[in-house]
Amino acid sequence: MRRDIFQAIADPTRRAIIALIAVQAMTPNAIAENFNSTRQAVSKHLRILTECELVKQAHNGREIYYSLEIKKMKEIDQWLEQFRQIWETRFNQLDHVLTTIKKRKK
Amino acid sequence: MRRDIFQAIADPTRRAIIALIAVQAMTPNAIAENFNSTRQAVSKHLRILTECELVKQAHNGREIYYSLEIKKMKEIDQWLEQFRQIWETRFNQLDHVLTTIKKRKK
DNA sequence: AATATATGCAACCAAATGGTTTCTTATACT
DNA sequence: AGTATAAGAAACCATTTGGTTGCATATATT
Repeated sequence: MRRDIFQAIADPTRRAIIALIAVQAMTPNAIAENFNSTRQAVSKHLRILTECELVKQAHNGREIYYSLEIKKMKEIDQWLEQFRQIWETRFNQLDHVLTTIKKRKK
Repeated sequence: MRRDIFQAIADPTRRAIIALIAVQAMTPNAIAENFNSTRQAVSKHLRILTECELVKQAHNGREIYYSLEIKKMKEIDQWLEQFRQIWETRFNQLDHVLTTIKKRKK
């Protein structure tokens, strides 16, 4: 049961849910209306998203509004940071590194 | 067999592989030395990464150097773009939206 | 009080995942 | 030519995943 953000966003339905509630908090029923699967399936996705804290709940009577925990989304952004350095500064230099290795071996 | 970037980066070992070859192109054997699992396991990860074009190969004799396809990594960055707008401009407004809904229902 | 609605939880199931072991192929070394 | 090494492919296996159906619980509505 590895429950981290990366595993959470791996599923396309979950990414769609995230995109939905990013705009505005929604109840499980309202979210489920946007998909072909059952409410329970969506509920399970919400549970996974909640477990990794990508989503927060707000109870209102018998309804539960789910909304995105934007802070957590930033963690993906932070992970990308290390590669951003590469694609901004080095660009095609990876090929150079490769060429260097090849020459050294010959 | 959904083979997209998000599913590819879901696995921690694959993220580690990505981080490794981002710095410099490496052969499967060299990569496998950094992990506890067998070379074949790493090889399977490389296949998945190759299938979703996150990684490219460079053959050199019997060796195959794997390196990161930085362009593909940008796709994750692009997906984050929609949320970046939210966390930069709106910030705590999601809670406001929620409150609004609550009030409207009461 | 009785019924309807919103939600979560548990049991179950087929398919996918991550790993292993074994085998084959191709290139390098002696 | 014969052996060693690099790597991929296939078969197999336990576990996880995403989904379903059915049931329980709590809050609204009448």
